[in-house]
Amino acid sequence: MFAQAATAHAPTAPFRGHQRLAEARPAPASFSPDQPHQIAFFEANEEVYAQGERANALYQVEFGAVRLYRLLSDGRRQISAFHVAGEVFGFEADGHHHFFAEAVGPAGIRVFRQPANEGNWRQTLDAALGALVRAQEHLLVIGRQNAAERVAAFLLDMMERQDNAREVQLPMSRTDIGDYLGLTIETVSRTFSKFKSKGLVRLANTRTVEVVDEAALRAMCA
Amino acid sequence: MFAQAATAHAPTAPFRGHQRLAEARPAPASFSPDQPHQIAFFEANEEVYAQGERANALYQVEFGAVRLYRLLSDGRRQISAFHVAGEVFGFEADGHHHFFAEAVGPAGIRVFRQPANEGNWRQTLDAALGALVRAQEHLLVIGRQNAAERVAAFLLDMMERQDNAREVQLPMSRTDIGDYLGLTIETVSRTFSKFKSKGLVRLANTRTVEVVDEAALRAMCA
DNA sequence: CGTTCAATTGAGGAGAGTCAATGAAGGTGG
DNA sequence: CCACCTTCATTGACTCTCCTCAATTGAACG
Repeated sequence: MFAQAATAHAPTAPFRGHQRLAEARPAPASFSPDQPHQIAFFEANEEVYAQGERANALYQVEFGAVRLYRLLSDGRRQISAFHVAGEVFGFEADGHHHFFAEAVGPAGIRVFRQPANEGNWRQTLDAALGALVRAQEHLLVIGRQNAAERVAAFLLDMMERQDNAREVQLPMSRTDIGDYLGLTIETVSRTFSKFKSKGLVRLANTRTVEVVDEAALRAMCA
Repeated sequence: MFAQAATAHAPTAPFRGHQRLAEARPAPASFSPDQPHQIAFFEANEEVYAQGERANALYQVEFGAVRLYRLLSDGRRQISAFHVAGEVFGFEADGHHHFFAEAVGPAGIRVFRQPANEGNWRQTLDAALGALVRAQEHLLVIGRQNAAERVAAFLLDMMERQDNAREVQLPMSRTDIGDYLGLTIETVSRTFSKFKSKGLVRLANTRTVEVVDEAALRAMCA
C-alpha cells in the first residue's frame, strides 16, 4: 500500500506485574509534587501504560528512555515523543491515555499517583505546555522537512538533551527513529550513511554518533 | 529542493491596531475565567500574535477560525492546528509564543489577559491537554498516512467540529489545508477530485463539502 | 466584461518506499 | 572458545506516490 510505511507493530505483550517497585528517593527539582510516590523499573520494550487505559498517574523518567506512540489498525506506528531522564509524561485528557508508553531500554520511572491539584498545577501545566510545544514543533519537521533535514533535526535534538556532548548516545533502534521521524528504517540508515560519507558525523557504533560538523547539521534544518 | 514543498509564506504584514475592541459579553461555558476580558475582531489573514512575541493572554474563538503555524526559513509552512468557535488557543511555554496565529477569515476572538491562576488552572490545563492530544494525533496522520487518508481524516475532523452535519463548511483555502496536512495544494485538490469521482463526497462549491459516504471515509483512516 | 486570484488538471521527475540480499553484533550452548 | 542462531543495520535495485512546473478553468468583483 506504500502509505508512509512504518514497520508493523503489535503492542508488546503486557508485562505488568514484572516490574519491581522501590522505595522513593527525594524527587528531582524539576518535578516534585507533595505526595507519596515510588520508582518502577521496566525492562526493554516493557509497557508503561496502554492506549485506552484509565489514567491515574504522572510519570517521570529517572534513567533510560521512554517512547510514546500510537498505532494504525494495519500496524503502522508513529512515535510522538521520546522521553529521557528528568522528563515528565503520561498526561491524559478525559481520564484516559490516548497513547502507548513503553520503555525503550531498561528504564527507571518515578510514578506520581496523585493527579494535578491545587499544590502542583503550575508544575503540571508547565510540563504539559512544554510537551505541547515539542509536539507542534515536531509537526513542522514531519510535515515539511525531507529525510536529511529530519534526521539532522533529530540528532541535534538528541545532542541538546545530552548536554551538547559531541558523542551522542542513541538509546533507540533505527526502527524507532524511523517511526519517530515518519521514515522507514532503510531511509534512516541511508541518511546516516550519507552524513557519514560527507563527514558530518562519525558512527562509533550503531548507537553512538559523533557529531563532527554541527554547523552543517544546523544549517540543514534552517 | 523537493523537500515536502509547501507554498512559500511570509508572515502577513502586521495589522495590529486595526482590530476594534468590543465590550465583553458573558463568556461561554467552555472557558470563563473570572476576569475582565474583551472581544477583538480580526479580518481575514490578520495576525493575532507572532512567533517570539511575549505571551500575556489566552484567546477563545468566538466566531470564524484561526490557524496556528510555524515557518521554515525558506518559507515552508506547517499549520499545526485550526481553531474554530469555542476553542481556546495561545498557550505558551517560557512566556513566549512559539507559533504564529492568524485569522483564517473574519473572526471574533475573546481575549483573556490574565494568565493561569489558582482560580482557572483546571480549565487552562484541560484546554492545554486537549491541544496536546490533538497535536500528537495529528502527528500520526502526517507521519504515517498517505494523501487520501490525510484528507479523509481532515474532512471527518471538520465534520465532527460542525455537529456532524453532512454539509461541511471549510473556512480555509486549499493552501491552508495542504499546509495543515503536509501536502501541496495540487495533491489536496486531486484528492478531493478523486473522492468526488468515487462518490464519497460532493462539492457544492470550493468551500462546501457534502459527505456522501462517511463510512468509506472512516474506513480509510483506520 | 475584463481582471485577479484560487482551484483544477496534466505531464514528467525526484524522493522515499518496497523488496531482497548481505553484513555486523550479541547471546546461547556445546 | 567457537559455532550457530537471531536480530538489527546496511546497501542495492526497482517502484510508486507525491512534488514540480505549467496550462486551464472557475469564481468573485469592480
